[in-house]
Amino acid sequence: MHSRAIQDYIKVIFKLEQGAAVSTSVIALRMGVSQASVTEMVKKLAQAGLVTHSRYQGVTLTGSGRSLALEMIRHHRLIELYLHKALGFSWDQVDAEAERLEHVISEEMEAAMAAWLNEPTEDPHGDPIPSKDGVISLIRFLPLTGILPGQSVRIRRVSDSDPSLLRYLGERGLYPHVELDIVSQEPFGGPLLVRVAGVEHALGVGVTDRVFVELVEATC
Amino acid sequence: MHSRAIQDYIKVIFKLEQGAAVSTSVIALRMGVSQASVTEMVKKLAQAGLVTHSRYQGVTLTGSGRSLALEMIRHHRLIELYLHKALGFSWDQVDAEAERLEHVISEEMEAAMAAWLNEPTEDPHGDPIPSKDGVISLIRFLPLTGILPGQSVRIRRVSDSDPSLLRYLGERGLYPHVELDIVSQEPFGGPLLVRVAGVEHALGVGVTDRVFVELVEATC
DNA sequence: AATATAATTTAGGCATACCTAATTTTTTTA
DNA sequence: TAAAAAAATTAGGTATGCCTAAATTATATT
Repeated sequence: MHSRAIQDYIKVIFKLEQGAAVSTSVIALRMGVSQASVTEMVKKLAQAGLVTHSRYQGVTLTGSGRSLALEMIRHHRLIELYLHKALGFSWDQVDAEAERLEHVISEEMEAAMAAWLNEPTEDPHGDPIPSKDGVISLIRFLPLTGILPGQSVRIRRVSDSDPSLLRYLGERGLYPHVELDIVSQEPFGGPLLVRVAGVEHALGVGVTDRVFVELVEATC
Repeated sequence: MHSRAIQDYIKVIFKLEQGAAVSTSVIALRMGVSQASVTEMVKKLAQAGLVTHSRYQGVTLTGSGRSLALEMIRHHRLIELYLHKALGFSWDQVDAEAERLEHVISEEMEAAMAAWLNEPTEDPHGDPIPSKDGVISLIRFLPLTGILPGQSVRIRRVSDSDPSLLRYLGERGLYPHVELDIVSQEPFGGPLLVRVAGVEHALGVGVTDRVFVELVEATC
């Protein structure tokens, strides 16, 4: 079994990898550790066959590295959804709890939660839950920033990195699968006016950059 | 926050402490580590104010050591019961899972599980669950070994240390709160014959030593 | 193309939690 | 009570995962 530190590194590398190799400095930034620590750990990851690495050239996950990452992400997102649905956690609380639990749950617990949740494919923030055999939806949704007035959209995903943003959105009913009408866009970096269930909200760019949507066909 | 190792040592010391101080060799045996490791760790525990220790004289928990032990035991037993009731784990599976989860759950998760379970006081094996403020039932039940034929008893607690024993008991419906009639005791270390729901079972001493009961008033 | 800057790696340390082997202290027994 | 046995501790080591400071390699600038 890989250590908790290894699991965390692999998860971070997976999330940073977009086709290209990931630099050690970016990993250091995301992990909150020194670059020297990353260099050292990357050697261990390469030794364990989880990444490929040549000096000064960045890191790429191998097949087994990718599998491990997807397993951890499946754990994390299943736990988030389970805590929300079964134990009444609010969606801004689930990430921190899942971060610790994901490293210790057994296959049996994973299976029991997945069964209780009816084999779900999406966590409370709209992020896809990989299947047991490592298949994950890679659909990219549009940032709410940039959607034009007059259009109708459906929220599909929300950044889960800031609990206070999640509380802000929750108080306004802005959850995945909720539909919005874009009313107007104030100029000079001003807010986006949206209407949800007849109520208007003025959303700053710090919000609209972190909310991802799909377009809805106009209902004539 | 105390390390996982510290939490494990404190829990073991709590369970070994019966009025008297606990020797480092007994701790070593139960933890599965060398005596030297225990001596070293005991110094750390004393430094942290969790135990008192004078060289060659064994270890005693302090007030805060006892509190920590009870908190971990509460976590462990709540998790066991939750896994059993909410996720359908069998009672021989819950201990191993709880052993890892007990170190990482938050106060919120503890509270949510306790609320879902309606503030329970007993885990699936009949062990008492300490309250949030550290109150624990210390009732001692009688080993089934030694109960005389003709008597009726109620199972109240079963040793949770051996999953195969738990499966054996489960297959025969021998759970806490189930009532038994003691039919006979075969001599020369022979089995104890008991009747449960009209069915007779012959239980060896390896079973009866690990099942604890209370006497039931004969229903005339 | 040479140099300045930035990224990466190496070197040397630290804390935790474990180990074995040797020593010290306590307890038991002859 | 003195020697033998058992228990506990100390001494010195290991692996993991982190650190800072120094050196190396790659990239950008003039």
